[in-house]
Amino acid sequence: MLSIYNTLTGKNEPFESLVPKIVRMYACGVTVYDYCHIGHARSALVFDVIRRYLEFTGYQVEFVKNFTDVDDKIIKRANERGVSCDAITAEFIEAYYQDMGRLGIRRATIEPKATEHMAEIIELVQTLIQKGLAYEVAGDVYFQVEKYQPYGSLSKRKLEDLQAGARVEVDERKRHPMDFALWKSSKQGEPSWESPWGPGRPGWHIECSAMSIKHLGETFDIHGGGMDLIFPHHENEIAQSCGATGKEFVRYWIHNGFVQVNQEKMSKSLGNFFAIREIFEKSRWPEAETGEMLRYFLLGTHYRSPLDFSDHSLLEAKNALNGFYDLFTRLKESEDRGTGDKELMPAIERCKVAFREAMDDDFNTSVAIAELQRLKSDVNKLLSQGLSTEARRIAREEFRSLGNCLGLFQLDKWQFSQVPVGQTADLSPASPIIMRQKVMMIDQVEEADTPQPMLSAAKPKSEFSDTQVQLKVDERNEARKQKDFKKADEIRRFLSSHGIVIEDKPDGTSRWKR
RNA sequence: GGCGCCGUACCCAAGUGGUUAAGGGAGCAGUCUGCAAAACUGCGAUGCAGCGGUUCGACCCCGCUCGGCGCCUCCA
Repeated sequence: MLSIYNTLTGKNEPFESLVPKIVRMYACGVTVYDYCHIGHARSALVFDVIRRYLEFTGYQVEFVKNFTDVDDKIIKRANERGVSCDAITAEFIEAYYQDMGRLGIRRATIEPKATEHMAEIIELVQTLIQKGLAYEVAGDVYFQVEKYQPYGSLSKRKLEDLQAGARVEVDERKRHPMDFALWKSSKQGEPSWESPWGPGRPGWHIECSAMSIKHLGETFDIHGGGMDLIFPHHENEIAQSCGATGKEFVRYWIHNGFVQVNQEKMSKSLGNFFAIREIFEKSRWPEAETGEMLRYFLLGTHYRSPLDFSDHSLLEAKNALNGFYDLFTRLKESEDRGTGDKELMPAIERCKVAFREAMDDDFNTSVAIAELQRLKSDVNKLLSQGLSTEARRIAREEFRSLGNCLGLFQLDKWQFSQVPVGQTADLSPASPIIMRQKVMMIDQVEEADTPQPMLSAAKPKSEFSDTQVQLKVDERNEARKQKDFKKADEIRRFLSSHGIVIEDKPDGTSRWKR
């Protein structure tokens, strides 16, 4: 039985969907005005995994993830560049798909945009005004927090406490300092839509209420996002939605922890973030492998805990994955004793049960991965006893199937280097995966940071083609056959210096990897 | 000022009021190997920031202290 930690109640609760066999979930997406960083990746990944696991356990999942495509930051960016807001949002939605695609994050069932839901938004605002929960001031509409009694229940805050800590100057036109905008009248040159209050655009929070209600209904199962959205975003969503419908809005609120750098939250304002694309571009490994390394790293920690991003953690993820893919490689090789066969299924069963138990416990991916490690170890032992072709196929399939919940183990071949065909090898120095401590987004001014190579321990990238390597390997095995071990070792050393590792098999042939 | 989180071995990281405190990475030793690599085996916290308290018993509950962080403003 799946249980989920609910931010609203602060407790683990058994999960029961509103409609049997169907889960309706909504995740707050991104404001599309810049490239995504790993923090965005974590959030997207957490909900991707939740969705995958729910499907794995037999639910049909209706998953909505929005794009915020009308916003101050978008307008600002468009003005800076002298282009339309549409051009900005189109560019960064495209970039979003590219970045998230490289991480193996599946698209949601529905990915609505705020600009395409103006009618629903306006209608919702009207309802709130009619119900006396919102008021208009000169073309702006505000939600009146004092009129919504449970306000603060998600973030566990009292209105008085919020006021006391308010760091922002108060708009005198508001009836209460914490009242927030549902509709903003537009200034010159800003995108605007006709409304009963004149031309304007929606406030940030209202779009999610409008879109989630439209696509998932007035009450749905799961809603989530990063922890920083708890207040004010989700608090306000609850006020708007429950205020308008009079019904329960969301049954389980899920919030993921932050990605940090050097123990600090990674954020735009601190300038200490890593853009997803920069990591891919600077990675010495191929895209698919890099994506899997990132996933493994991000899922190695429970989703509600903070986790520190560094080259070192990425390298650890890679080393851990090596173990799995080394096994998968051996599972593909022929060798047909079936001595260990009868013990395989019990081992797999044990793993399946433990894996589900872990995931059922508030999506404990960390433990789930540990269980896969245990199975890896079990299968390794059985393999040395001998597994039949069929048994090896079953074992590989099991890793693929359980791994699919986490988006891991789907690659056929795990390799560490791209192979530019026809290039000659030279001993170019290792290029670090991440060149700079800080990655500048396009709106950041370059700072004179000392470049800090972060992956110095990695091996140099190989520049041989597969065929070139195979020729060398064949040559070495010929030498071994002749007992010319001096030559054989020379070849091994040569390839090793180019990041290629040879593993001799008992039958006199060798496998190699980069 | 208000609300809240975290501190587990060299590193990452689970976890439970009471069997030997998961798992991974790195390291060391051994088996295997022509040599390696991989795999396998063994080694590694008598202790879970510190100090008190509750309890028959706490790393897990409570309090205090130290250290780190987050939200209260756009933020995944």
